[in-house]
Amino acid sequence: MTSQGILSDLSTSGFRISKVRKNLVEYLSICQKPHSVPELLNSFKQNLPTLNKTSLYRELSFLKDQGIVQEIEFGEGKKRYEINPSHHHHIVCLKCDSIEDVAFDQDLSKHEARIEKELKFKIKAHALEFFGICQTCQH
Amino acid sequence: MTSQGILSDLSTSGFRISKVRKNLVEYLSICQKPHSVPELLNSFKQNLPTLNKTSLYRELSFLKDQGIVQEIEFGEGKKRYEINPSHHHHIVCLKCDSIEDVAFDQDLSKHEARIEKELKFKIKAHALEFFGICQTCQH
DNA sequence: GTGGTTGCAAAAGGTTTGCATCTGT
DNA sequence: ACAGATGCAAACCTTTTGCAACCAC
Repeated sequence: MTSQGILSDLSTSGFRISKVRKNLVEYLSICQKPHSVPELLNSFKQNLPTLNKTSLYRELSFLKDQGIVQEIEFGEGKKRYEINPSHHHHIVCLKCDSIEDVAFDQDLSKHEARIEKELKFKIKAHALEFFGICQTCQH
Repeated sequence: MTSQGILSDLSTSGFRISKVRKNLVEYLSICQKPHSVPELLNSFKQNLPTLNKTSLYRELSFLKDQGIVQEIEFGEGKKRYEINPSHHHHIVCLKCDSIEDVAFDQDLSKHEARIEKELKFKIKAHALEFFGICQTCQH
């Protein structure tokens, strides 16, 4: 879904399209990688100079409740936010903390079905992360 | 490897077997689930009443550097520590944050080989987490 | 106009650092 | 005896909360 689609859906549902909300949805839609709040604050320095971390946390929490963004962590001691995948397949460099998406075509849904049955869990999402050393950091 | 094995290996390598180190390795070996520092502090209240969080963080960092424990996060805003798996397969309840191990017999190593080749990454570990609602929280 | 949104200050957790004291070998 | 381990206080970083001012509808 495009950022315009997300925003008009929110509007239809009766939610306001505030400046922060609009900018955040558009930014996250373009940069598909997961971003931390400190990173986002820095990225918005030009467009929204007065933007406060509190507003960012609250807006991200709102978008998460709406199912628009998802939270993910990579062992850095802070959360990252990303638009709307129901699953995550990432690879993280243990040295420089850079993150890339991983193509992982294999379907995990049959495993989800088995696990739901075995553990009586209702599964909503999954995350698969690989950890290693990226090409740059190998030298 | 048993906690005794781990400790004698450390001793052979010239590292001291301090009271905190010994207790921590033994405790983590018995309780296989990943524990947070606040949890560990609480668990050691009886055995090590003067144990400080700083010592715990430093000891966990040491054990991590030695490849004896691994760090993992579940989106709670804090890290968890666990003895020595080269991979993690967990399921997390989104409501009560309870964590269970997941049997996932499928071998991911062939995928690791492919990803190493495609992305020029040297992969060291991986984590697969499922998120959902546990049996208790469904009621 | 009104209720949701924002910014600011402060607080709350988890984690790290500096430093003096203690302890395992 | 000495290097490493420990405890304490303070600092640091991310995240949350309270409250007054603001803005989208």
